[in-house]
Amino acid sequence: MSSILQSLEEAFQNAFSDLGFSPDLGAVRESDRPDLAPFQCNGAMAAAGQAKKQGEKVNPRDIAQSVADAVKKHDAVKSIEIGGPGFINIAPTEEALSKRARDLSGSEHLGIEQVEPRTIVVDYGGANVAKPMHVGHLRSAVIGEAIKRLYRALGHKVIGDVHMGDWGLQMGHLISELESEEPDLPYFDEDKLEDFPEDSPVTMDDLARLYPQASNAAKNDEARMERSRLATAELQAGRAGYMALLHHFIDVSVAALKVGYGDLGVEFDLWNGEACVDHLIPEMIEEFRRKNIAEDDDGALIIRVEEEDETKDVPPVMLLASSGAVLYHTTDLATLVDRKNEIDPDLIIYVVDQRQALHFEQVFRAAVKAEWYKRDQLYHAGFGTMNGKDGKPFKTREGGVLRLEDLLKIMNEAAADRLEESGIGADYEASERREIARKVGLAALKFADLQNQRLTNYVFDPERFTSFEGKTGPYLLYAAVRIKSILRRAKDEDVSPGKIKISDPKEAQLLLSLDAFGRAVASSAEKYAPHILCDHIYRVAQSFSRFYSDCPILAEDIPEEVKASRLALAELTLRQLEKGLTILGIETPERM
RNA sequence: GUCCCCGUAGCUCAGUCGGAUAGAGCGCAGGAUUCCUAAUCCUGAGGCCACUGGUUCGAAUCCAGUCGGGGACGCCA
Repeated sequence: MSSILQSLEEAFQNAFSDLGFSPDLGAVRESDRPDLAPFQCNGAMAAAGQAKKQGEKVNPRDIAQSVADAVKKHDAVKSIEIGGPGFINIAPTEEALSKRARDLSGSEHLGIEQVEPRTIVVDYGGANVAKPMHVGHLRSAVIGEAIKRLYRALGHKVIGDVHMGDWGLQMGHLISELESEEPDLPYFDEDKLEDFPEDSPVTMDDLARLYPQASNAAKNDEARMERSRLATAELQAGRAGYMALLHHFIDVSVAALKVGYGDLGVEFDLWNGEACVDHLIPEMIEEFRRKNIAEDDDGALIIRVEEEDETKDVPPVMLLASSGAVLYHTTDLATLVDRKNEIDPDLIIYVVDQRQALHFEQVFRAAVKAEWYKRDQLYHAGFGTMNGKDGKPFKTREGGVLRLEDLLKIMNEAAADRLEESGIGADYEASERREIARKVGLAALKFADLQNQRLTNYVFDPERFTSFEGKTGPYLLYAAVRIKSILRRAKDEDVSPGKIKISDPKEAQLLLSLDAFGRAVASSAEKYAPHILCDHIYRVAQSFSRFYSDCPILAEDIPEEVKASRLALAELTLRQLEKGLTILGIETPERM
């Protein structure tokens, strides 16, 4: 089942090919001039350019005319006209639109073309043990979740891994700080090797307090820093009490993180962290040495990854610090080994802050050098920071970071207020109102984040985030909810969806929007760019709203077959909207 | 110093493997509700696409340079 655009494109490619040109020139796209026709093909100008290079002088309009003549008889073509220097404008027939609508209606995937499945790991979330989630964690979670679902929608096997930061100096900070406060805990007895208490000596709140306390103290106190370093080294050397503590820290943190990510509607298949791959490090280092990839340098063990003829400086990968400690590069590489062993993925996508681009470039090069992966199996999908109005990373008025749960609360309350204003939810149960407010608030938050191109830093403006009009998550939900309402009413009135027949221009416009779903999903995934799908869903919602105001469905004077057709079109729209929203990680309420 | 990202309407952002008249939302000015949810729809005003030069029939888009903003650059993660 191919889209209208695809079937037109096929005809154009054949036409160009038959004229002796490259079939690529037959690319059809949505028109820049929708006032002229919905689709256009610009290949004639390029073809004339090609011919000119070979010494032939041809008028692009003549080529366009030949192509148009060849394509004219295609049964999806209603009109075909040549404009300007050789643009070919194409309008499809109502029959083609109607048929496409019925095809989409009957298809499980709603136009998303299923592909040869690959195994893909999406590494996102990246929360740290012992640190509460804040707005800085939002983008990775929201974008990563969308990318994961995008690839699943295409038919791939996708594994989401939270990849927690739970290894390294931060653990040394926590251990030594806890020792300062409670030196008598059994974990600090060097001779004790087993039988540590099962219950954690600390809560999440304790951890959230201990970490900044230690980190600040160490900043200005070299001796304090040395204690953290020592604790880190001993932990990594496997000291029993410290390992037991580490597992408490991780358990306590994971429980809290599961709640936090759950509130965001983000789910991971793997809750692995850096500590999980620690045991692979000695052998990995041995392999690097054996392959003559790693070398000693100034007491540290490094891998040089700069390439010849490179203008930029790429510093080496640091495998071991001169203290012998394991670093960020090391655990990331060990994670790559682990994934190779356990999953053997075709592709790994890292959804991590763009500021870490160089880090990933280094790690990827080392992994390629070791011949574990090909370069195109590893991709860093970086993203820009969420800034305040001053252009600096967002801070609260007090200057601190905004906790994620507080942000969610703000969104929730704004949505609840809006619901109350509208007066619509007055007769709903309190629990349903709460649930609606939750979904609307979360939709606003996620859509506001996802609709930006990944790499741009964007301004987080609480006022704009909590306005629910225009190009926002709630606008999309509103369109979906209106359809649900119509469907409920149609059921009451015993009207059933029937055969779709496109006749009104607004119906045609809506169908043309729906036709583009498969393309939007594919290119969104290919470019790791959820904002492309956001744009598509928004256009569908917009087309539906126009259709809604122009084309009554259940009004008395509407003929039965038109009712049935429009109802089916509305239902199809709802299915696509909900599918798209689900991919973006947005839930739709029944009413709002 | 080297490298990366960004600069488009008053504001927030799309558009960048070259195509016709550069789009959207907010805001602003006006209009639509005897009719399926007005969190909606319609109309309008608003642009040296940072700047300079180049390539091209054609440049917001490609190339070179300049300016401005953000960021990264061996023992934190």
